Amino acid sequence: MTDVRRAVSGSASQRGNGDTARVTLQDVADRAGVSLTTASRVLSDGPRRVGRQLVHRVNQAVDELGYTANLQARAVATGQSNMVGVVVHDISDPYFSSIAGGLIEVAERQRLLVCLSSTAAGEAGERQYVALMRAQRARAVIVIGSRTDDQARLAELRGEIGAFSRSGGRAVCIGQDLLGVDTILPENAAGAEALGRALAVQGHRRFAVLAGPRGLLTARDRLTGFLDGLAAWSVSVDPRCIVHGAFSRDGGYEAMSTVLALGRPLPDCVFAATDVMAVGALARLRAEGIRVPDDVGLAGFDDLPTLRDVYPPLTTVRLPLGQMGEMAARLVLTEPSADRPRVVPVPGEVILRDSTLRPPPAR
Amino acid sequence: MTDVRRAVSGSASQRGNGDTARVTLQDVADRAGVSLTTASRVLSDGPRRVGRQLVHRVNQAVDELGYTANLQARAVATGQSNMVGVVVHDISDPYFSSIAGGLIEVAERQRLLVCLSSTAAGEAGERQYVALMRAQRARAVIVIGSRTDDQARLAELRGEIGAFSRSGGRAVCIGQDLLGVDTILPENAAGAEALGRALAVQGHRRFAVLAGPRGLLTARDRLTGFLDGLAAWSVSVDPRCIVHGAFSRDGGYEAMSTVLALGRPLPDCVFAATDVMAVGALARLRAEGIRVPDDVGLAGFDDLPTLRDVYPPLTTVRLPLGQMGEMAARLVLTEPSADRPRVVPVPGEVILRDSTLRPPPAR
DNA sequence: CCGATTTTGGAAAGCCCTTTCCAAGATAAG
DNA sequence: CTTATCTTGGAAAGGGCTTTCCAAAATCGG
Repeated sequence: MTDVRRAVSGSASQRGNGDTARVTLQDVADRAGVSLTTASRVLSDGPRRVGRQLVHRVNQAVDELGYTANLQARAVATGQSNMVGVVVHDISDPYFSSIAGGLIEVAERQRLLVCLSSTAAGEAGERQYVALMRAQRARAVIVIGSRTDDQARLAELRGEIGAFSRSGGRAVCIGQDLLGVDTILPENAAGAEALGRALAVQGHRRFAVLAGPRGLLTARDRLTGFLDGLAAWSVSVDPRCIVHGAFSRDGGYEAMSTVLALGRPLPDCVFAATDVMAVGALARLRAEGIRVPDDVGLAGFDDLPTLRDVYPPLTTVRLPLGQMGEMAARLVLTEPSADRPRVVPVPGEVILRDSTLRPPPAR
Repeated sequence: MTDVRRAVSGSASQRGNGDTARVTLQDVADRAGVSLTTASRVLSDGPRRVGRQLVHRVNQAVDELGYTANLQARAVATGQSNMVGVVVHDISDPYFSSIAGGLIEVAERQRLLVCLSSTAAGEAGERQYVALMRAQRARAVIVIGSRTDDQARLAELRGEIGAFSRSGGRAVCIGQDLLGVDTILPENAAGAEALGRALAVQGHRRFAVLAGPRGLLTARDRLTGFLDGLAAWSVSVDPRCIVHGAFSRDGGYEAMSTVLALGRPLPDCVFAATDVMAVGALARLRAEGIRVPDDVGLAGFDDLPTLRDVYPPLTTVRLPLGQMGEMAARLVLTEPSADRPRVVPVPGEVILRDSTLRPPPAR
């Protein structure tokens, strides 16, 4: 009966050069005149050695047939996969693509297969993807991006990640340390606080904040951190000048509009929770003929490489995005510590540039 | 003997809530008191129906055990996978991440598993990845990015893609139509030509071109297209003013430096082969105190969303990046035409903005 | 109430590999 | 020339799922 199978497969591969489909290891073994076992040993070169003769014959058969091992089958047989799932909110957002870049570079060097999901924010989509990764028996999953304040969803996501871990997968997070797994933790609050202080030192006093979406913890961390930083200099912010909006160019544009609608006088300085928002705000200000930094200062957060050349150069808080991705990849590759998840804090570095330069005390 | 297996698996899952690992369909079947077959039928709900009773019992068992089907095993059994591989040159480059964004959005909606490789350009890396996808028995592979003039590598890549196709996978390309597969073809030459004409119409006469890497066909297409467009107005470009450089911010910066080193007079207008290069060039010009567009005009190509707000707004050629990704994804999902590969040309739209505004004829 | 259909459940063969476990040949030691 | 020790190749039992093929049970018309 096995013969039947051989015959079938064999004939399939003998359809000639027109059809490389479905060449199996058995075909290779037949062609080389060795047993399936031997062929397997040659290809997955384990500890057992096979005689030179046969090795050569097998390799030759492989070439002639254009055989490629079926990695899925191998994964099933060995119970190991080398797939790692990566979840980001939006891959076309430079924040995430920068992180993904570093991540993928390291992962590929380690011969990991990176699968990417770009699930418009929300723990629901993330949960689904983690579930998918569990079904794929992925080796690891890396969840990137801010958590929200939706406790129920968070619990679900944690549950799914728990199941994933229990089934033998590694989980790593880049963002708030809320998932109970190894985490690369950007210090949003501390970075924003430092920025707040720095701006206060520069002499700014009246601030507006374009704060990102309500409920998004990264937005919240940056806002409260910023306010704390200002508070250290006894500067407070008019609540009406704290405007929420999407973490996007348009979000920044609109939030800036809202601030402008508050009327004069303009704030001394506007803090946008991300560089991307800052760029939107900048566009809005320009449309109004308001000069930066002469009429109003503007600061962002992230220091996206793509936006380092906007004019005027943006004051911001630098996050080593690419490196954070690399770190996450490495975390996946090293053994988890037995007791508790590792948390790697990543400090942000305040970078003062022209966009917040105080106008000369002329007036 | 089957009993042995059952017993083993069973005990595994009975390790209790501490270990969800390795719950197999057999475990579910046992727990529900049905046969493996029935359990399978319930879960993969094919055409055959199972009685309400048993369906319920099985689902209950699934929940209790926290079972998730092993998709790898399923793929092996059915011979079908829903993985699609995507190869880009650099995912952190907004050009690629924009395309990937559109692509992933459509693909995920179709429940495809997207695997991404960010192989610093070069057909070699691409070939490897296509080979990997063949080994994974991926459903499709999408190769994104410019081809080079390296004939040997190209042939190898074609060969690999051929093998992939023959083994039943679909292949799609975004870039030059050189792979013999369905292709989304950005009309680089035509777009650049139109841009050249438009700039000539605006009155620019002395040009410099920051042309991207030698050997990269997209760079070449854009250059020759641009020159053709100028030629239509009998404008020619001093060969020394055609400078090659990487498709990157720094590449643009350096290329611009080279142009500046040529000494005065400055060209009327500089064409950078990509927006990203244009931004680098802009930074270089600014560093020199040269104003755009007053002292020199500057145009890019791509119209990257991320860079729409640079100042001054860049004249460029818009490519619907996101849509191109979507189209590629859809091409993967539709049946290939039997006779010859489909080629979908994507025209670029010239967008004139301030960066190439001719200074008033004041002088 | 009986033969003819239609459900519905299960045994077993496959999918394509890997990995014991065994046995036969080759080599070393005595 | 034995006996003990490696090498080296193969049969067969998995790994976790799908699916064909059968048979038992349930439904139906007359």
